Amino acid sequence: MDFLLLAAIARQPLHGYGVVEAIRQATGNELDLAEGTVYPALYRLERAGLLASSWKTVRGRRRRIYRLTRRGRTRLERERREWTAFAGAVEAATA
Amino acid sequence: MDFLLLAAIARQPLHGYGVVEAIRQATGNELDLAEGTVYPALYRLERAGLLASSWKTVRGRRRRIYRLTRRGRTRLERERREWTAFAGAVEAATA
DNA sequence: TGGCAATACCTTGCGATCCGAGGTATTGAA
DNA sequence: TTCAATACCTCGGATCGCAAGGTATTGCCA
Repeated sequence: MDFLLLAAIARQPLHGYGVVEAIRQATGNELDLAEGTVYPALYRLERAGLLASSWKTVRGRRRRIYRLTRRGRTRLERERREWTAFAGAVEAATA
Repeated sequence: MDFLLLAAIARQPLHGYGVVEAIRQATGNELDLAEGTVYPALYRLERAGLLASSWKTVRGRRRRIYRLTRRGRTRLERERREWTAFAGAVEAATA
């Protein structure tokens, strides 16, 4: 989950709702995260210093835009390595 | 998790402790499941009709040997499809 | 022979987490 | 004017993986 959120925001700064849409589109509806999942996860990542946020108003709607911090970028690389290792292990164990 | 357990037991009937070892070996220590994870999961899968078990004593130690039921085999195929779709989606969303 | 590692089973409780369901507010189209 | 879409948020339930604890046996080694 953290991996997905960090990766989406790494491409470009995004707000919560935008993250949900970006991931849904990138995966052709395969991954459709609930808002009740994403918002708390974003707070968690910000509290952990991996994301930073700022408010912005676009067409009368307020958005909280998230961007990666330096630590967030480092963590993203780690998440990617861990995902690769994990996915490889699952393949090996289930082949 | 279910996917890993079903896949391990599909290769050959196994007991709980053996499942832990099989997966650890297959993944070069990458996946090292806790017993507190595996045993309850096996009960769950048996209760769901995906596994069947029988007792056996080997060198003075009793083992509960699990094997896949027909439904378990069907479920395994489904789990494999779902894993493939999921892994592909993660790749797409994080590339 | 005494003790410890390995084998093998099991249960309990904590923490994390994902989601569904509900709530608020705005814009824009039908 | 009403409804879908956009956009935020919170709460509670259910699940789940694990650490930690427990029991019992075998077999090795000091």
